[in-house]
Amino acid sequence: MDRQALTASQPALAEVPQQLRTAARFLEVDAGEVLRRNGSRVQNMYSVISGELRLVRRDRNGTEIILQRTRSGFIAESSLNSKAYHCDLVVAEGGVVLQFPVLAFRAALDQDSAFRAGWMEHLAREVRRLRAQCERMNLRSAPDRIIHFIESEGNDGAIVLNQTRKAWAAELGLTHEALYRTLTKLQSEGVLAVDGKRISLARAAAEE
Amino acid sequence: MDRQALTASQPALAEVPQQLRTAARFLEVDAGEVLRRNGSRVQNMYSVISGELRLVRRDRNGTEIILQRTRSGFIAESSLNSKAYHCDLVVAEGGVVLQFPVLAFRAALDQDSAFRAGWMEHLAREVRRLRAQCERMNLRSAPDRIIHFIESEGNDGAIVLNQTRKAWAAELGLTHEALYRTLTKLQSEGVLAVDGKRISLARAAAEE
DNA sequence: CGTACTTTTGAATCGCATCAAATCTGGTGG
DNA sequence: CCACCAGATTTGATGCGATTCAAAAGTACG
Repeated sequence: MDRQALTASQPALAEVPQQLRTAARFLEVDAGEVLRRNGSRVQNMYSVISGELRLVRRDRNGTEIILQRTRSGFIAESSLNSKAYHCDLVVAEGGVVLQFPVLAFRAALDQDSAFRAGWMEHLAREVRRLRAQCERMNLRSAPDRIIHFIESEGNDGAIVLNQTRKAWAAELGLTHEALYRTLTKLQSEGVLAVDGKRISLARAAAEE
Repeated sequence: MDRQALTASQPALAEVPQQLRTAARFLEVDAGEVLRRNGSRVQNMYSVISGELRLVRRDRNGTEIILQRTRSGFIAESSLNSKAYHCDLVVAEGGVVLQFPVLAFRAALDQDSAFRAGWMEHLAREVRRLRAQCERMNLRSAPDRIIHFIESEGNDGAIVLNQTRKAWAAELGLTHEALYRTLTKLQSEGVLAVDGKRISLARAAAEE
C-alpha cells in the first residue's frame, strides 16, 4: 500500500490538508519503542495507522496506568498546545504511525476550517469517552463495570475484544483474576454470552 | 457589578469576541434548577459566573454521578457539536450563569482565532483533568486517592475545599464514612495536616 | 521442544461499603 | 435569643467482594 492510499484509508485523516500531509512522515515502529517520554518537549503529533500506541503513566506504587489506547487515529491530542509531555507514549504493538510536526499541525488547524472542525469534534469525543470511563470507575462492583463497558463501548450490547482479557481487566480497573471469575459467573447466570473474543449481553440484562 | 465588569472578571471570557457577548444572556439561577435534561436538544452553551453547575448522570442503581463540576467558566463543552445532551445540567448552588446560543458560539469560534485558541486550550485542559481523574479512580485505597487528589488538583501540596467533605467523598469515589476515617488516620500518622477547609500534605509525603 | 504469557481455579486476607446511631453545625422562624 | 430542623460530621460493628498470593493448565511463538 502506498502512502497516498494509506492516508486516504484513515477516516481521521481524510480531512488532513494537503500541506500538512506533505509535512508528515511515516514511521515503522516496533513494540516497546517509546516515542515520547514524560517531561520531553512536545515536537510531534502522532496518528496510528496500524499497531497500537498507548499513553501511560506510572503511579507512586509503580503500577502502570493506561490513559489512552489507540489503534487508529490520533493519540495524546491534548498535548498539542503543551510545552512538555506528562506521560510516556509507547508502542504496544508494532505498526505504522504518522508523525506530524506540531508547528505545521497548528498552522493547518488555524488555516483549514474543515480540518479544524474535525479536530474539535475529535477532542469532544475524547472528552465524552473519558467521562464514560470515569463513570465506570465509580461503579464499585466487577459485574457493573463489565456491563457498563459493554453498554458504552460496544455496539448493540456486544463487544469484540481487541486485546487480552488481562489487559481488559487493567482497563476496567480490576485484577485479571476478578475479571475471569466474574465473567464465568455472569455467564453461568445467563447475563452474558462469551464466545472467544466476542462478549455480548443477554437480552434481559440489556433491556432492564 | 454591571455586565461589562462581570464579563471582564471571568478569565475564560476575556477572549469572547464582542459579537458573541452581545448574543449572550445573563441568567440568575437557583439551586435545584435543571438547565438541560438528558436527551434534550443542545441549544445553548453555559458559562458559570457565580454559584455552581454540575453535569450529572444516574447509573442503573440510581446513584448520582458527577461528571463535571464548575464554579467558574464553561461547562459541558463537549456538547457544542452534539445534537442532544447525554447528561443533566443542574444548578448545585444558585448564582449567575452566561448563556450563549450554540449557533453564535460556533460562528465565533470559526471567525475569531484568539477565541478559538482559548477554546481549544480549554478542551485540552478538560481532557487532562479527566485523565487525572481516571488515574485517581484506578487507585484502590482511600489514602492513595486522597493524596493523589491533593497532588493533582491542589497547589503546592495543599487544597482548600470549596465543598463539603461529603461531596468531596463522592468526587473521590468513596463513601463519606471512609473519607472521614481516612482523613483522621492520615492526620494522626502525620501524613496530612487538616485545618478546616484547608488540607495539606506533610512534607515527607510530598517529596516521596 | 521450550519459554513466556495468558487463562483458570483455590484459599486467605484486608479494606471499603453498609447499616446504625450519636453529635455537631448552620440556618430558620418564632 | 432560643428552639428546632436538616444536613454534615463522627464513631462503631458487620459483612461482602475484590485483592493478594499461589499454583496449575492452556496457548502462542520461535
